[in-house]
Amino acid sequence: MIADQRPRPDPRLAFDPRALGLSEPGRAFFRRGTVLVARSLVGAWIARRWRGRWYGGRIVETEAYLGPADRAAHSWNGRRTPRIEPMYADGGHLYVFLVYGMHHCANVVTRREGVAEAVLLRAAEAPGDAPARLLAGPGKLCAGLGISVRDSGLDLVSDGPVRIFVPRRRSRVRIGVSPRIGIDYAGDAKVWPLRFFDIQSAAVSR
DNA sequence: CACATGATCGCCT
DNA sequence: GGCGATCATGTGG
Repeated sequence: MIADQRPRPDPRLAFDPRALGLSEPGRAFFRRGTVLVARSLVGAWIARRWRGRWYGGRIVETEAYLGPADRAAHSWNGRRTPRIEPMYADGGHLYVFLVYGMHHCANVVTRREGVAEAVLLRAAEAPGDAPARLLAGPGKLCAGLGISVRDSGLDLVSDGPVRIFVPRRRSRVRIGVSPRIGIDYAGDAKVWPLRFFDIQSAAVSR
């Protein structure tokens, strides 16, 4: 018997993608423009498979990070280090980093291999009877699902343990736009309108 | 409700 | 050696 190498997700996040009419987008979905992907991911689902079951939530808040010209992005000024390396992967990969020594942040990599842009997943709505704000915040989203830096670099498109699902029918989500959170150091980029959120959701940070 | 603070550590300078 | 794409808790108005 081999022990699980990764933490158990919060059991209240269990859900069934098929029952909800969700499907998986292909590589092309993630290779599109980063702002478009960020908007498209509002209303999509982030999910993790653990012991054959799916755990996750409906994404309600995202931020686009635009690469070398974006002072708020880790890839600003062409920076390329082992930690950041997954940002340079092909669209549809996962980039996870640690902030403040204790919280993890999950990002969906966009564009093509070599172009270091990504979408930060800031908040999701927990399914079913789970507390609405269980995944409200990037750190809480990762904690709830049990996602950590060990998952950085995973391919979201192939048959892996972390995946993205989208509604088959285009959802009618009213999307709000604002500057990004927590990047006061980013100069002119700090006011860029790159945060997208579901206006109706109670899980969006305020 | 609006701040202010502490926790905690890998990464880059 | 400084600091951050955060969060929970505490204080005071």
